[in-house]
Amino acid sequence: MKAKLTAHDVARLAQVSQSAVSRAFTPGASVAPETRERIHLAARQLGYRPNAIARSLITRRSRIIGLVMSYLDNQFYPLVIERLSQALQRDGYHVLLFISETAQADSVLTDILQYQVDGIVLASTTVSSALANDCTRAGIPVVLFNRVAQIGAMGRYATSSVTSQNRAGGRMVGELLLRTGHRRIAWLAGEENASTSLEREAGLCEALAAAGQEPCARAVGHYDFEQARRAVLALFADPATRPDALAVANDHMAIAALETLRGELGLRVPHDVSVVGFDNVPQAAWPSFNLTTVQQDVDQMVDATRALLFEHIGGEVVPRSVAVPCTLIERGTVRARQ
Amino acid sequence: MKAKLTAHDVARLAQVSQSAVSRAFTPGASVAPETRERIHLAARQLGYRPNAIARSLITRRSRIIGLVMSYLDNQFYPLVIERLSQALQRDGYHVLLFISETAQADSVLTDILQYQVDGIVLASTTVSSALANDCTRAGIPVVLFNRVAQIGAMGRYATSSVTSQNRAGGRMVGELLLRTGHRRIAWLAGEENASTSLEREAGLCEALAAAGQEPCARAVGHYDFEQARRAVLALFADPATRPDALAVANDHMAIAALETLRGELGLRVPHDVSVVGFDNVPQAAWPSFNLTTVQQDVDQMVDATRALLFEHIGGEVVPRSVAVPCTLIERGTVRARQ
DNA sequence: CTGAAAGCGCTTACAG
DNA sequence: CTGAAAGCGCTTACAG
Repeated sequence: MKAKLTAHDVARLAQVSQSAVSRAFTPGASVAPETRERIHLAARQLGYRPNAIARSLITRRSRIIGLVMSYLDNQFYPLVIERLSQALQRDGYHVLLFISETAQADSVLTDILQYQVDGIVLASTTVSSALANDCTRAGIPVVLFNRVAQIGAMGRYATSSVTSQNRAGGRMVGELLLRTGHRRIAWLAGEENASTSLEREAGLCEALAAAGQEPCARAVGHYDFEQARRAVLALFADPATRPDALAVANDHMAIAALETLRGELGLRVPHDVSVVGFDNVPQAAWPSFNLTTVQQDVDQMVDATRALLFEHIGGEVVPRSVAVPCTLIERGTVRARQ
Repeated sequence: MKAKLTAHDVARLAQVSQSAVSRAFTPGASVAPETRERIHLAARQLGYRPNAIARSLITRRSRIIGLVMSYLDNQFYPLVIERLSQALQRDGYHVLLFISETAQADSVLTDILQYQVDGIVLASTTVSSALANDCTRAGIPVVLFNRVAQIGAMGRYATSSVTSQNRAGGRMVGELLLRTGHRRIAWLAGEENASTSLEREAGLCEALAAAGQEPCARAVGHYDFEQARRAVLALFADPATRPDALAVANDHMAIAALETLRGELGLRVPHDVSVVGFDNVPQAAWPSFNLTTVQQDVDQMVDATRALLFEHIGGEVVPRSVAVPCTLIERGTVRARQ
């Protein structure tokens, strides 16, 4: 392994000062065009590239964004990683990825802060709001993705967030199910205290209430395939009280529900039960599922996230929450009015 | 945003030198236990955390690993991201994620090198081998994940890699299909020049050759759902020459094949055609697919990757390739001998 | 437009 | 065990 090249080496070859080399690699710095050319030539000859670490130290900007996620089973999150990291790359930023189980939230925080990231995106339903508060307190911009800040009793640090209009989405689901004549609508929740799940449920209930109804049953699937399966089994255990529609907090669990309903309970979807998901992950469109769902607009959510991030990096301190519209995607898992 | 805290601030409060503060945060450095205690106390009071950027600059170790991926549609890759980043976190490393379309491979390289990553994992079938060579030449350790170095004519830089025993896996598929009495076996390839796809195909052909057979047809799906669909349509266009088994380069395309065969061609799997995939992604186990496939052992692959990475970071320069055993997972998409 | 110089926040020989 | 000092590789006023 050869010794590391520095700006000095280039300066020597190009017969300029080290400062000039630095300027030649700083967009907008004042260098004579021909000097810059000569320096770039020398750099290319040597294979020199500025050291981003040293630059970060002095500019106090790392151009790194920390992205915290918990689990990637749900295909919605790989999608987010993909779009967000590509967008951020175009902006000249990079993403440092942290996959954290709930437990290690604190060590994750310490890590992130040590790396002097310019901002953090928290796209993990399970990471505590305390984590977000700590970062805000440490002066580093945080934006919550696909969840909303808990307005806790003690630490009243609000945090910026971007979500879909989950309540409106939930309402769409309720209205669709009502419109198609369903009378016994059950709700399969994600996590009991996840804002996303809660909001969607609230929207559903709102729509039902407007028609003088309410969900006939409710279970919790913890955003997990296997736990969703068991929740469905419980919900449909008694044929006498069987729901005629199941609204699910996300597609990942909706697909688990579909599999369980058809494969284990021998029910036909949508003939015997209708199922609606939320997210519109790629698999929802696969013919085997053909899942009616509410689409979250990932690109718009990513754009909003970047905007918020840059706003805060630029010095804005008051948090802002943006909720992106979502769209009902009608496919084949809801029966038509009979 | 408050001014950044430094070791000096802590030193002042704890009444020691800045060097002592540094030592208190360096495992194994020589500090009196009570001094260390006092310093940690002061640090906690102030909310001080060492600046990893400054540390990296002087130690010339960033403890960052660059992870380069291309697309995450295939659920195998989110799995890899998850396992690899968690393992690396436990090792005290962090991952800087680069999602690159084929085209931008060069800009990715420049970016990565500027960030002084300690190593790079290239888990992207589409990134050119030239990229890997450039890194190796720049003196930064690279390990290829799920692919193997092209031994090019010009730049003869070999690169370390970890893969499954793809050829053996391909052979398992061939033997299974032969054993169950299939006579017209078609191959659906991934990318024409992807080592992974090529090796699996070679294994399949080897098994068939041992029985005096060869694949009856072949098509390319480019690891893409839609292109796999079209390839299947072409492969099964003529009922007279219809294959009785389809071996597919990965599960992602195998599921596309299943959907197309059943949904569009009205064929029953495995009654009319058998299908075998490769990877054992989570969806392969879903009841709707119940896909017979070859499992790649992600955990073992991740462990091998770490081992190789640390070996090279530690100074080892001769590249090494490790191939992890894979396992046939028999489920429901291959008909039993009739 | 260009160079000399200070400094970003650490680690690490070197003395004591 | 501890402190003073040099230095990691840059950026950026400040003069000229």
